[in-house]
Amino acid sequence: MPAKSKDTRPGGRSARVRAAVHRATVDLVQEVGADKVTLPAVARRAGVNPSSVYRRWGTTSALLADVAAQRKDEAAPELLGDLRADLGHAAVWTLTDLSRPGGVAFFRAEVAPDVDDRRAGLRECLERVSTRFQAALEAAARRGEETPSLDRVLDRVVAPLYFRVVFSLPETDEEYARGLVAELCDGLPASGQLPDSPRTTPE
Amino acid sequence: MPAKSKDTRPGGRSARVRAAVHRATVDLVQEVGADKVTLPAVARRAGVNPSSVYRRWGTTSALLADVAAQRKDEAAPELLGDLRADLGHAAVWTLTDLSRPGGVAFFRAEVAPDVDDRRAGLRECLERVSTRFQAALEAAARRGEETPSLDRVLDRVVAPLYFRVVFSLPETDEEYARGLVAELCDGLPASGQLPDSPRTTPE
DNA sequence: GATTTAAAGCAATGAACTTTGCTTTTGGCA
DNA sequence: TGCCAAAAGCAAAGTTCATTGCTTTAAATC
Repeated sequence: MPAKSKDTRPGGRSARVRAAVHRATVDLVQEVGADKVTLPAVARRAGVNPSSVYRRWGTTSALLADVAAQRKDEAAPELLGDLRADLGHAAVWTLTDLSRPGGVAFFRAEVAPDVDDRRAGLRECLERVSTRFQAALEAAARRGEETPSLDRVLDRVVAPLYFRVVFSLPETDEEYARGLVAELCDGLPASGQLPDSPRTTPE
Repeated sequence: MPAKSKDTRPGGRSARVRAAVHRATVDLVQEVGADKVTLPAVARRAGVNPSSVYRRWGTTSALLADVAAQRKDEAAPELLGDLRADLGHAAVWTLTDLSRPGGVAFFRAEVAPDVDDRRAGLRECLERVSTRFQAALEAAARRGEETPSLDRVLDRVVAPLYFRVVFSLPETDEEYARGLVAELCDGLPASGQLPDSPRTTPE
């Protein structure tokens, strides 16, 4: 709700151009990598005049951030009423989001747009990720269950996923994501056995 | 030891140029951000002819990776003979490395040099980080102690550090790094209390 | 010291990327 | 329907990046 990007004239051609540019951006990021995406290239691909792109977005970072930001308005997670299941769900969602072609690229784009927006981009991106987990935690808390802090979830679940995707570590899959959650939850009450802890060595 | 960058003519002017370019690179990364560093800019800053820079490094990614790679040949960690202390040492070192100006940028540069070298860059970078921890683990293993796997160290210590630095989460300091190690080690033998687990919420 | 030659400097060139003033289209609204 | 202004298109500059052939400097070796 805060900044609604006061777009006068949201319909018609304007919207078409916006959509075409967004699509072209996603495509190009997948094809050549976010580093090599340029505004003229996007414009060509979208069948739009470069100056239009420059006037609206200005820089590739801004464009990438815009595209990334829009993606967040997608599925709302339905909560199952079981903390472990809900966290697992969020973890898998996060992993999927990061793993898809260009996923990390968009993640990074949100993190590193122009210096001014950098802080804002960081926070927004983190919040996006956090939201899913926060919802699960709050629901559990409302049920009176003992829950880990969000911070703990970030350290124990999100950070490893992010790290493993960035470094393309093998076997970073759904099972692994759920395993991280399980391990976190098992450590909650008192102790608990470590469920067949992670495997894989870097090589 | 593997690739020693077969430099014929490592001394004199050549070395001076190399040093000047490296210094200029570090400076520029800090000042304008790694995204906006260009070879001509580096050359100007270094007082060197652009073509020299192009001929030697070719691309900014290569240059950044080279600068980053050189940084790794610094302190060798002396092992104290105590797993927790050694891992803590490595964790703090990692945190320091990431936290210094441009730290994350250089880290990324190693991870994402030009697409071809990507895989190689990934592995090398990961190995660089891993080495410190691996040494501590192996020393402990030789003493017959029970040790976590390297993989586990990556998930529980390195990943959170990396994540928190990238997102500029507050209170990501030495104490925190040591806390991660402590928590990992405490979970080792059987159970163990969680040492006043992590604090801080994203906001 | 003289020789060799790797690497730096120079300069011209081409190819993007950006920017900008102006014109044209067209969505929003009375 | 007709007005108005926002946004798109067009085109011409202006910048900056990147490449390359040639010349000059100065390490390294004998």
